[in-house]
Amino acid sequence: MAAEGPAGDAPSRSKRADAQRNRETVLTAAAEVFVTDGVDAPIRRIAARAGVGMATIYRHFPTRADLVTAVYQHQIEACAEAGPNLLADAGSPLDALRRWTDLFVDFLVTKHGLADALQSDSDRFAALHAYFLDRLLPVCAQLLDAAVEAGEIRPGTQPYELMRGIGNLCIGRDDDPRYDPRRLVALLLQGLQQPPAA
Amino acid sequence: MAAEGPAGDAPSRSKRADAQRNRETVLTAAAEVFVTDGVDAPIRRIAARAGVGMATIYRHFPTRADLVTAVYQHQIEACAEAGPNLLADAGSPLDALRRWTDLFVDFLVTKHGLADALQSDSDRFAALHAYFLDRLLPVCAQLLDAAVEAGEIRPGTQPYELMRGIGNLCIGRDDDPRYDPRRLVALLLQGLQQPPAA
DNA sequence: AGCTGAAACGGAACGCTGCTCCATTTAGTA
DNA sequence: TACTAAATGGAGCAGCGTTCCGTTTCAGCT
Repeated sequence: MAAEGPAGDAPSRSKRADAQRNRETVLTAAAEVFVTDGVDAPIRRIAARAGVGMATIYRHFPTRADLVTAVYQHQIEACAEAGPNLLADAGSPLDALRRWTDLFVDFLVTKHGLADALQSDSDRFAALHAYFLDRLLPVCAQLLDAAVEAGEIRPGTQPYELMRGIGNLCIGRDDDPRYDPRRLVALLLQGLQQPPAA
Repeated sequence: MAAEGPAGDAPSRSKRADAQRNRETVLTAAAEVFVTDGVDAPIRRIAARAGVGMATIYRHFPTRADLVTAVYQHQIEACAEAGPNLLADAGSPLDALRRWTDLFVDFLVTKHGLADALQSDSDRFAALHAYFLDRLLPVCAQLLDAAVEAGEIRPGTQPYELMRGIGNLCIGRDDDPRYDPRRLVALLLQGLQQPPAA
């Protein structure tokens, strides 16, 4: 699937300059609309904001997942690159894992509806899910392995399961003072420190 | 809000027998459709299945949440009643809490899209969320308190946060062999056993 | 510069859904 | 049986995703 990078990865592919410009215009508009209306915002609204027709958006980004991916690509990338750095800088692998999950959670909760989209029942966002996995799963696995290696957490936890668990905990309205995803993610990591249950 | 029970609680309120019958017919049809199409199934489809008009459904169940609530009411009730029983029967409060969350998770994962709906970004399901909370939060709080009292888990965890965390972990496609909500919920409960982090 | 083929475009159009409104039917009663 | 109000059904409206096609615009060539 990601033979040459995710959708929207190759802006140099197109011949015409207007197409390039429109692609950027759409990305900017989408980013703005996502902030206020979430990643589920109507395509019409994004098109209106960008001053283009809907078909233009569909041509550049065949699925909504492609658009969302393109908008957040840089931040996903930054999160991926932060993994090895944290492993080098932090006091211990577990500490690095904690800080990395903090970054990941921060990213998810500040993007309205992104976590929801990632685990969406429908597969409208399948490509987005896939991109997150492609990019972040190896990082998470590396951190997890390092922490196991150091004897800080028990072995046996699958990176996919942990990542999806963290993602799931970030789902929902982010303005509820009674619920802080960070606390529960911290609890989850605490659980990893326990020796295997009898 | 729940002055005299949740929506659809008082089947004896109506005068006419045909209305009673239709209410049951709709509930049966909805239950069937929910199994195959999830709780987001189009009202039209449920109406067609029940052999009634859409307005009939909307009159009996003003919001989708009311319909879903009515369909699952008995099972929610059973889950609520199981709490005190487990506390009496199980070996320890923590054991009771574990078994109860198992029941809760089983309930959620076997109802297609129910967990998703509970934390839905939109508030189409606000009433459902409220009903779950009204009915199950006290039970969860009781189990949690008992476990704290027994010194089996650390204090400070809010029942709401725990319940929502568990609910969140149950969100998403239930046919993915790589992800088992039960394992992550178990991890969360493990985390509760740890002494407070330094 | 002017021409031309193709790429890119915009928005109308279609299908599906949630929800409402109202003319019609029907149950219970006098 | 006739009456009245509850109950009904489905047409109708609005919003959204997605496609389709006539039109516009670009880039290279003469």
